[in-house]
Amino acid sequence: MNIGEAAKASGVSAKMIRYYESTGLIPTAGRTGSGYRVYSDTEVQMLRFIRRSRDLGFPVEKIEELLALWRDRSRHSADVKRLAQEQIDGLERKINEMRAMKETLQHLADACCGDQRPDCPILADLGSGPTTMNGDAGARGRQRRQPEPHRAAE
Amino acid sequence: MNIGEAAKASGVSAKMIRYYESTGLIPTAGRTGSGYRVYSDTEVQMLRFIRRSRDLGFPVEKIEELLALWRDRSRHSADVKRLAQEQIDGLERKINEMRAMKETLQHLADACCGDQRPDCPILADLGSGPTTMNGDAGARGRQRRQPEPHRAAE
DNA sequence: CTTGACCTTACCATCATGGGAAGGACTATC
DNA sequence: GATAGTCCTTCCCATGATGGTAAGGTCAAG
Repeated sequence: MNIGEAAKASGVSAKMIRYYESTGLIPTAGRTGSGYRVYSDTEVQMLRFIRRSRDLGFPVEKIEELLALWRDRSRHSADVKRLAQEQIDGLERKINEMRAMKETLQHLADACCGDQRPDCPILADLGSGPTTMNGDAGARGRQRRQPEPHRAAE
Repeated sequence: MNIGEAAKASGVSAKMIRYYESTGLIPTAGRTGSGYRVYSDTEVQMLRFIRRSRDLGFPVEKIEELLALWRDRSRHSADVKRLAQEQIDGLERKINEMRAMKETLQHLADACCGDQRPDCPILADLGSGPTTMNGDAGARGRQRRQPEPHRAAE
């Protein structure tokens, strides 16, 4: 099977198949006399595995681990489950971040009348301090650098 | 104010301030005789605007539009609201994608006993076809390609 | 004058993916 | 056998926003 056919069969683009090979995620494919890459069913199955893992959001780095477990017939399913759980947790974290953004924006947008007038709480918020904070604006003073005796946080 | 102070005051790293300048998101800063960039309160305020917009997930491209509206005293708040709504919708879309991934993974992980045995529904799922597809594998024969009577594109 | 903190530019890396160019390989058709 | 068309090959570039590093100039204080 040529790379194009393997791509169609696996859902991974030819470009990415070559890339995965170059990074060592998949072993170097066999070649015909003229240099064309050749793929077997087994290799296509591995590509499908990769594709599916990507669809679930796994970074290639993690897919490397998943593939290793996949091939390892004496694996512990606990290791697989751990990887999955980490991925779930990562997704959860990102979802929460985005939900927070969305909610903030939603509040702002709800408060914006959205007509021809220029007054806009969205811009007002963006233009104000971080998180509608204190009037600390006065602190960004004129002089260049205070001695700054100690600075724990940042 | 030096770039380092502007960075601290705005929450945007010096690196990013230079980057934003290079891409034209912000105007070229003034310079001292020796070439140091100088920032006024107004410019720091703009940087804070950018920072806050980034925190809400706006891509720099959209921030350009937001900044333009911010500066335009005859803007229509409807335009701002539209940008915000687009951002909300984009966030919503990504959240849904990730939620779908997470749920799929959660189902798989729930079905995985996670012990020392190798049997694992997670790997089983990843290793199977895309949503348990056809056994089309037989089609990848030796011949290169069917006539494929017509294909407009490309 | 030395030290150290700061600034400058310029380049490289990320992460996964696509685009394109230049050229070889293969198949079908004339 | 020549030609056309589609495939393959490698190599380079771009993305988006950010960080890192290196080599060198500047500034303030000791």
